[in-house]
Amino acid sequence: MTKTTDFLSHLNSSQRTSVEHFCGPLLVVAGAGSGKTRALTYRIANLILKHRVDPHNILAVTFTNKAAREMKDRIQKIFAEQIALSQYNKTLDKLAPHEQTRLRSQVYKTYIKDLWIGTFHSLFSRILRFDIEKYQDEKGRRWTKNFSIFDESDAQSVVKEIITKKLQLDDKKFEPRSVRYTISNAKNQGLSPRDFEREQPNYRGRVIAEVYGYYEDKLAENNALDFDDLILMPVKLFQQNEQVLGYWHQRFRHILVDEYQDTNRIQYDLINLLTTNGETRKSEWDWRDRSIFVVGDADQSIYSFRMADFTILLDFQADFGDGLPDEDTRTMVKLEENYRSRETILQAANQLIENNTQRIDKILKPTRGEGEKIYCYKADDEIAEAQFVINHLRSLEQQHSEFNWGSFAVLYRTNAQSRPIEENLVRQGIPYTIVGGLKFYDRKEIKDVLAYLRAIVNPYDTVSLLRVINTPRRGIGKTTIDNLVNAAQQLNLPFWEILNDETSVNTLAGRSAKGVNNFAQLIRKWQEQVDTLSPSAIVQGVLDESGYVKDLQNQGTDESLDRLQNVQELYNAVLQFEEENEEVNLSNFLASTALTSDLDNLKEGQAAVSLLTLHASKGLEFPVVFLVGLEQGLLPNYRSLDDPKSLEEERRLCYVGITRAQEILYLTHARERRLYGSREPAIASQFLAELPKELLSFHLSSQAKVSSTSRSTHQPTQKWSHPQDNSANNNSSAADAERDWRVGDRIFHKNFGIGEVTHIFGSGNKISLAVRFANLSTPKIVNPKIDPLQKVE
DNA sequence: TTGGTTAGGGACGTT
DNA sequence: CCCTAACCAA
Repeated sequence: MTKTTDFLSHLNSSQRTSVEHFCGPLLVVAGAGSGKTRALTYRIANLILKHRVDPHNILAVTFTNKAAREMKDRIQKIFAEQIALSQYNKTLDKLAPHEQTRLRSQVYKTYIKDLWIGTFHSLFSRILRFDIEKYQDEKGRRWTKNFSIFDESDAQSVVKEIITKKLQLDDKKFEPRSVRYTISNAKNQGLSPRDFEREQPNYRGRVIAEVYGYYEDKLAENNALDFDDLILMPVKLFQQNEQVLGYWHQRFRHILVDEYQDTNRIQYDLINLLTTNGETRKSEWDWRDRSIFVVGDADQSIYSFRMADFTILLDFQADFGDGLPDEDTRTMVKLEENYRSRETILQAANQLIENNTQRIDKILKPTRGEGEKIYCYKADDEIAEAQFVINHLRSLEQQHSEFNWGSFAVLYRTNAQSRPIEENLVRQGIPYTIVGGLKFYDRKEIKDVLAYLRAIVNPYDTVSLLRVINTPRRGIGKTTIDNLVNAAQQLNLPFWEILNDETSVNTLAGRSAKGVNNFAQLIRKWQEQVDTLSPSAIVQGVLDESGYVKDLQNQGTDESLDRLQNVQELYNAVLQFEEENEEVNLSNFLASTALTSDLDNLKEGQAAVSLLTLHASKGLEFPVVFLVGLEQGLLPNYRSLDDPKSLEEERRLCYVGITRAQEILYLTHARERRLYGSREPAIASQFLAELPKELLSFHLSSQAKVSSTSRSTHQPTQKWSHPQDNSANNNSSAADAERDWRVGDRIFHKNFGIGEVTHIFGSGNKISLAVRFANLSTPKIVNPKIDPLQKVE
């Protein structure tokens, strides 16, 4: 590229200031709709084009994977435009289609591929794939790069098992969800189980501390990390190993963080370490060829339940800044011009958020003309509310050619509120996508298949092995599994090592031994294929050979058909993953499934009404927004009513919802709402009263002209080849009855040689022995009644 | 060991 | 009203 045309002319002056900032720290306070994504993407392009920064040296943190994808697309487009202009003297769209494609792929290879853009979780899990084997925790535990990522439900089952099985406590008194939440908070404050325990004045706290300790043990045993670890562990690794930190510090010279108001303390530590190389003396910082650039809006901070802390944003200048007085500061830029919403909508938003005390003074300045009033509607109940919404979006869709179904979004505080809306949309045959709620990767059948894959990649992942050992049914029952698990526990061996040993299985599993051995053999076979076959081929193999698909086919119910479709969709997801990614392997695919949210799949231009929570709506925009359920107890949520701080967060949430709307905004609430089946009276949200009356227009009825539309259904089909059965099993037996056995006895086994008894399980007829043989690395469990062995003196 | 039935508890938000 | 977990029958 020889010359760069002035692509910065697309920016307003504050955007331009932030984009042209080169080295050192900069905070961009970016109001809703003020073009912050534009600032971020142009900045990255500018760093590369003007300052000749190697893409390899840039790290950009986004809030969702979708935002990351979009950012890459937009940067790619900027480059393609530039090259088109400088090489062909034409704009990109004037080039022949194949030239455009060629140009785009060239841009991808030279610039985009090497950019690290993603969420905290995906970026740092990637770093851990490189360096986790250099890490050792305070108890000396280690992980391999094949670690599993436990999602929230995995984590909760681990917690539950510890509460009920290990500590024999009532899981009604210690609800796994709430205990896991407390543990997560502790981790996000960087507290170890011991740190946390010290802070606990009461019994409950000490129990949770104990659970926390066992929980960490369990993760380590499984070679697994939870979501919190993906951030926390890099911090500890960087603190522990200065070479590792030094490498990544050198590597990422230009760091950008979007949605900075929603970072938490640990994420801040991580950014701080990378930026400063762990140097605490500001005077030693060297900002030549280095920058930290964060974008955020304290008024849109809505993740405090996840320990996000917007004072981190407020402190940015103090943390990284140049210490100049505010007027002369070179470390903050405000973007206040709003390009998204009509003036009426912005006025309402501004007025609402003024009621908050904790904020940076900032106002959204309109650029798009006044627009319609904000429509308010009080419905009789949630059904009537849904009817109102659907009637109005229908008539809008019919009357305005510029709207299609994708122009509409229905936003709500809780996922449960989607139901009546959804039912109504289905009845009317209006296409819709629902974001969140029951996630694709949370479905039982998907988790089952993923558990196979996880177990293949990481056989220490006992949670996954146990999930699928008898799924589909292989006649392996609870007793058998208990036997195997107990043996592993007693011998302090990974479950897989017992499972993987035919002799031990034959001893412990009795009649089910054949099934267990077949299962282990399947896993082994797939493990061998991991390095040679593509992920999709492995998945295909798993689906066929595990019998999972066949089992679903045999059931032949509506539900199983549905599941079959989902499994097919998973297979498609692998194929898509293979197409879209550079480093294609099973492990990376699994990481992507664990870290991909529903939101990431929300496609624009897809002609469907979007249903989503206020939280999920952050960063999105829609021509028409329906914000429903504006009631005391719902928004603001009842749990925040007596706490001023959380009430302010609810107000921010409402603010986020309002500022999603470009043209038209509806606010609705119901007089009465169904909760658990019983009807409860509801009163209008206090936030409604905080909006200026002159901007509102009150609807009295839900009627809007309606005509009939067609219904849409979907019917993908799939075919699976038949699973093949492989069995290889034989049992030699020789009775050599001995009276009694003791730990420490030395024995001779015809196949394995000399060994020593380390454990005894059961007694009488059911006795079995764990034996450590001299020339085998792992102990075996043998049955003295069957196996060819004898005591030696 | 499996599959079906029932009772009881429950939903704020998400990587 | 819906889902899960626990229990019971075969």
